[in-house]
Amino acid sequence: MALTSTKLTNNQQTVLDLLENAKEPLKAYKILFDTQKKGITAPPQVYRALDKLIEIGKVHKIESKNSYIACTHKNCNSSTNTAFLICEICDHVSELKQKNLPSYFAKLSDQADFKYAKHNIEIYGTCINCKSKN
Amino acid sequence: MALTSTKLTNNQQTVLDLLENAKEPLKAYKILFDTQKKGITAPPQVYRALDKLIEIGKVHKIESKNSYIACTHKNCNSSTNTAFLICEICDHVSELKQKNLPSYFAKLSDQADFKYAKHNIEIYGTCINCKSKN
DNA sequence: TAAAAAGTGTTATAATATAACATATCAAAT
DNA sequence: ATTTGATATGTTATATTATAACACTTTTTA
Repeated sequence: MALTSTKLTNNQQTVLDLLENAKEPLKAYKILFDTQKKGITAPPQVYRALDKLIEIGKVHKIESKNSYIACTHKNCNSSTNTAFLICEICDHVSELKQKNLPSYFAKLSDQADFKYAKHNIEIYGTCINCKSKN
Repeated sequence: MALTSTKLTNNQQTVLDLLENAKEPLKAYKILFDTQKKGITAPPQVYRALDKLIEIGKVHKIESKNSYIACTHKNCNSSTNTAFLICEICDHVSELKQKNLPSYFAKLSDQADFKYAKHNIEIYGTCINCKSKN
């Protein structure tokens, strides 16, 4: 049950492979469509694989876009401490890895009488590629 | 077109009234059900009202819960700078108003070559009520 | 190697959200 | 005051996102 070194099943690996090769976050039904050749033929297969991958931190959900993205941090294994930079022009998403965010928010939460457990941050703006095109 | 002092229509006011009196964020179809007596009878009426209320900053969407909440800040009129404390036990949501969050994230974004525009932060944990019950 | 846990394939359906269109209301500028 | 353009409405239909339920299989572990 360790978070590390979980061996993936076929469906899980298929979905993860697809996400890791994607330039942008993918929607569940896009994943379904793109993995039919690999034997994934119905929504529950996709959602189950995603659930597991999210649980072990290999995939994150971009809540505001109902989309899924592979974690870019090797062995980060975190599903509880995410921060994304989402380009409003090209939809590219990168992950901000700022080690002290949890303690920052724990402190802010504390000031509001709230016991911090985890966070999800979605930042919108313009990525460097799209910036330079203007 | 000013963000301030926009006069609300009947449907918008009906939806806002409901949200302002709710203890927790409400889902769209809950809003639909609860406003039928007021003449709101189909989903588009709810979503249109929500869209407008969000646009003028009177309502926020809790993305990870597909739920909607009235803004607790008088005349804050912001739909671009939100931070929520979400209780994992009772689902209560409060809004964190930390004036310097935009500049904090603008700075972090900048370090990642990303031009910050706006953000949405969802922090999960335990509210003071649920904390004290344990 | 039996039992428990996790995953699979499948069908059906629930939950969330938008398209499209004809009509109505409102705001403001002539 | 009246046209005009923008915004909102009511309505039907449908698209999109996600889960329930169940019989079965595979993997893990004690």
